[in-house]
Amino acid sequence: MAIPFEELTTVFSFDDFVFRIGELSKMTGVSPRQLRYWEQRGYIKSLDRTDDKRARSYNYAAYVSVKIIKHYLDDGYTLEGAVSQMRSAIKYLTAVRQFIRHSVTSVDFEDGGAVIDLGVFDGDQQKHLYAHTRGTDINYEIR
DNA sequence: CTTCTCACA
DNA sequence: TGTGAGGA
Repeated sequence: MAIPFEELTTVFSFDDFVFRIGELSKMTGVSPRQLRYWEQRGYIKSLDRTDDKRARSYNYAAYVSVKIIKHYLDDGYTLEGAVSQMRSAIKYLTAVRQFIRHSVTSVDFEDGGAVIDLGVFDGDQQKHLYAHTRGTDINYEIR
């Protein structure tokens, strides 16, 4: 029995997570001081602060941005260079995430491996492309 | 206890 | 970018 994926796709809604500056700092290894500075420079952004909320909060997107900037920073890039790399990396990640989100329509299991339905393959919409996965190995089949 | 803004021996 | 002050 294949499991339909569409209804469970909300598990990928990482954006529902909210972090405070201290948490984001520990998660990324970037100091709160830097996070505020980067925001001031427009490199990252925190969620809107309503009247009652004086403290900054961040969503998953912000976490990803910070994580990527930090990565390139550790790699020797200048802050500006790291930000530039982050911006382009975000474009790739967005495209990949978008693809994964809509390509997987259902998942089933056969002898220790997962069989993932990647949707309609031919023009007549009669055949589907299936990915058989076992750990790192992936084999495709048109059925 | 955490976060904020501002200033800088 | 770090650090300390003085509040919230």
